[in-house]
Amino acid sequence: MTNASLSAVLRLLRVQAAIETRFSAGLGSVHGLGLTELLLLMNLDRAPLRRMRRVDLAAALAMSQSSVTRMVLPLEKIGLVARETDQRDARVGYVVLTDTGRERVTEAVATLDQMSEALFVDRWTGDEVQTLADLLGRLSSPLPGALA
Amino acid sequence: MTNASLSAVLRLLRVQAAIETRFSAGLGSVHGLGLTELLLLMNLDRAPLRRMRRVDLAAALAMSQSSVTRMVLPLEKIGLVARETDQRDARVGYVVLTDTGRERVTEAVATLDQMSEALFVDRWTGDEVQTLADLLGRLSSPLPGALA
DNA sequence: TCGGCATACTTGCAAACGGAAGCATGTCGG
DNA sequence: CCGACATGCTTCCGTTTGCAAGTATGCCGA
Repeated sequence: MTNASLSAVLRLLRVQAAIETRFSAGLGSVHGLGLTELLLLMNLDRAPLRRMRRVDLAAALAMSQSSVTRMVLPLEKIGLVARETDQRDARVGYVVLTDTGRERVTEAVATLDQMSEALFVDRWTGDEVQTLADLLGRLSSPLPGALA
Repeated sequence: MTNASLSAVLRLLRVQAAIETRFSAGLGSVHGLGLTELLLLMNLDRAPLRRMRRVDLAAALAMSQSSVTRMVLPLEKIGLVARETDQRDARVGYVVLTDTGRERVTEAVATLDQMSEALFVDRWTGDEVQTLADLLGRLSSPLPGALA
């Protein structure tokens, strides 16, 4: 009643916590990927040349650079991403999605897709889901580096 | 275009990450409270007798019981909450909001309120914010234990 | 009544994270 | 040219978190 802004924020925080728990469990058991790892790979997949600098990845994921550095290590070891240097600037280290990585992303995104739709089955119309997506998009756009 | 559900989830995850970073910093510097700590105290504040069992707190916050146990310890040391036992069931340990705690919650919620509204200033109408709150509410209601 | 199961909480351990410091590299003004 | 600052990444350290095991207590059917 009093404050819709506060209410929206509180609900958003709560929904996210529940989604993260559920989705991480689902993705981990099926594809051996954490939710944040998948988000990272998804960002790479839609980037030009399927590669990104670590700084930009951090911004796109709204996380710290150090986390990106650490998260990439295991992904590199299992061959989903590779390291690439920039000829012009020796400071930057690109993270590139490998072909194997692309396959895994495609598979995992399918699962993510199904889990997402499962959240809205029953009691939701297509328009309502679309409205929610639009509103959240407007909320995220003023923030740095977005994904979808 | 293709899948509004997936898009909504992706955007929600991103918005939450940004909000958590920003709000935690704001709350921490002003009130010395983390965002999750404040959410815990807010739940207590609106509970009957301003007290809750740890299990219910965990469910309401969508986090594990062990996290609640540990998060309560510092809050107890600085006197914002107190420990209370149940006469009928020696297993349960209530977490009670103290008077000091109530004051801190009131102050911190005011800050949280301002930060929430700041997210929507410019480019948002009151109806749009309300719609977002409603949709998120429907998304969180099927999940266990909600707050606002 | 009592043995087994469920519930509430705590603790040990490992994983994930952010911030600050450190290092290498690039840029720019004098 | 070069000193000072900026940028990109990595590493160290402390914090937060979940899971699983452990403990204590309550419940219930044979």
